[in-house]
Amino acid sequence: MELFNKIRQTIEQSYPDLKGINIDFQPTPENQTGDFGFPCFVYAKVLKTSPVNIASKLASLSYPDIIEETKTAGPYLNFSLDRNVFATELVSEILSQKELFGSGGEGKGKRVLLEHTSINPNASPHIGRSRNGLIGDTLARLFRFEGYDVNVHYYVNDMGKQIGLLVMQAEDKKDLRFHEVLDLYVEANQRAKDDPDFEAKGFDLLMRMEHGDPEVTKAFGDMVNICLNGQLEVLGRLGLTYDTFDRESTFLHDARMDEAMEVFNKQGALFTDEHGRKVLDLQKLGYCSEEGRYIVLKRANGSTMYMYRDIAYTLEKIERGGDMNLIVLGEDHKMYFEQMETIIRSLGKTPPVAVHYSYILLKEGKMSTRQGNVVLLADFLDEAVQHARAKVEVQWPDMPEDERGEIARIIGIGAVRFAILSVRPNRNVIFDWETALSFTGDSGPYIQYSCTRIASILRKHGSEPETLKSPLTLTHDAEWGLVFRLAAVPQDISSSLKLKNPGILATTALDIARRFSVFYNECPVLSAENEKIRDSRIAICVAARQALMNLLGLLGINAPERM
RNA sequence: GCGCCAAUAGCUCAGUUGGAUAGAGCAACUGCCUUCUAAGCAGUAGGUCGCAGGUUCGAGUCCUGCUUGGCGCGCCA
Repeated sequence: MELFNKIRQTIEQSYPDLKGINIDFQPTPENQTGDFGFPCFVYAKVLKTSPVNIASKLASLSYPDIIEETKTAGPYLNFSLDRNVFATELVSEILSQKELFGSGGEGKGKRVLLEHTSINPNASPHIGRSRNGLIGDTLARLFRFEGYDVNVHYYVNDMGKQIGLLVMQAEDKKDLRFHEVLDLYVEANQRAKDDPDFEAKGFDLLMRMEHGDPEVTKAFGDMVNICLNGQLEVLGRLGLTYDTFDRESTFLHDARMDEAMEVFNKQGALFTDEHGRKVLDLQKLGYCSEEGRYIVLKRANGSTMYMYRDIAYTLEKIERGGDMNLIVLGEDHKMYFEQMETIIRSLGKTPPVAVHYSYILLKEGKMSTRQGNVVLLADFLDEAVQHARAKVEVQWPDMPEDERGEIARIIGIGAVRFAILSVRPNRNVIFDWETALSFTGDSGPYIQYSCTRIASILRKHGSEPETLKSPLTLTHDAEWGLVFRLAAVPQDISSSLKLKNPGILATTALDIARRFSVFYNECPVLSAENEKIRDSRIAICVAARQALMNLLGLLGINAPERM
């Protein structure tokens, strides 16, 4: 904030020794006077005097006009703002910046390549798989919001053992449908476990695919298309979109890998083991840990392992260039990615930056496809939308069916996205139906509801201001509580991007929605005591809605006009 | 066994570089709809921030050890 910089300048002019020391501005607690302040402990260290002494000295400096009063509370220095001036400046800023409010524009002219989701084409995705896509999608929205040119990549694992097994299991099926694949997948895995011949046949199929057998290639391709299209449809319902699809099979025979294998060889890192496999000793490439030291790149039959193709793909992504190369991966891929980093560095390149996230767990324990205790994303979405529909029907009995359906869809999707995104990526999400389908309290619908209430006020008012015609007049703490919170939004968005934590957006949006609710209950807008106060409140409503819409947009959540 | 991540109210989670009395929601209890949508608001109750040490003027936040949970550890992807 400009204001904070001005305060810093004022202090540094009188005390040059304090230059470059970061001040921790924070809102003052309820029992103290003032709007915000900071502790003087760090200054005390530099100036070698007590923080209480410094606070009182700094209090007597002359600050910008917008600061009405300074007051010390022991080692803390607090500032009181001219609330009307502050609110007028902030709200008019929001009204003019509109959908860009909150953006620092730091990414202008920069390119980002972001890979996310990239699930195996097999069955309908369960909710655990969606966390990758949701985090990735939100990061993509964040980067775009900050001005970056973002290209979202999806790596289609269109080959590998699991496709081979699926192809065999589906051999005598005609017109296979996507929803049937889950059962086939479970069956195929069970059969491979029980019958080594079946599994061996799978690897054989894989090898023929690698050697370009047209029949096998077609069978793989057909199966992958059924799965991929089915998965993308479900992911699309959640609002996930991709710019570029890269197919693993196109990295089978890659000139870059011939070069890479030569580099590994020269560094003495590549050897053939007693089974005839091509193995990479990562320790020779600078990998420190003993676990994960060896990695098989090629099977004895000459077919390649996943890592082999992924190295080629990663090199491809690096060659495409950009100022940032990101990938969202589950915590199960942490070691794998460390290995990848070592390999890419040994080839003289900079590896992508990985964003890891933890698993979604069920209250009863882990999800397991085999044991059948999975929550499919499609089911979760159906359930959430259904739940929302029931509420909309009660609320709007006379509304046309398709409009109600659309509102229910927006609310259901919003609830799902919010529930998963609001948890810090490095923590497990504990999923239970009751909490996930709760549309009260800390939830997506609660935020949407605030937007709806604002929309309703503005609808009844008949118009909404494009710009401020006159300065705001605040008469109530609830107005100020809301307005002052809006001022921190740009900082919150920037933190969310820097820490690659979408949860900060969720917390910010909730906080604003809560403050709006307080304001809504305590400050009548349309029936305010006079026109001046009414216009101020209208402006605050417009600004609050803008901030909420921008935050929801980053979270990939829409807000209906009514709900 | 080894490595990485986590542990905050009965439950689900915030707590962004260490700072003022640790915050929400759900569940429980009490109020508030002839007044802009009650998917809401106000209030009560609920905490040795896993345990034990340490660093610091100050620790939920940093360090060490332990406990519990998640994830991983060579022909799966």
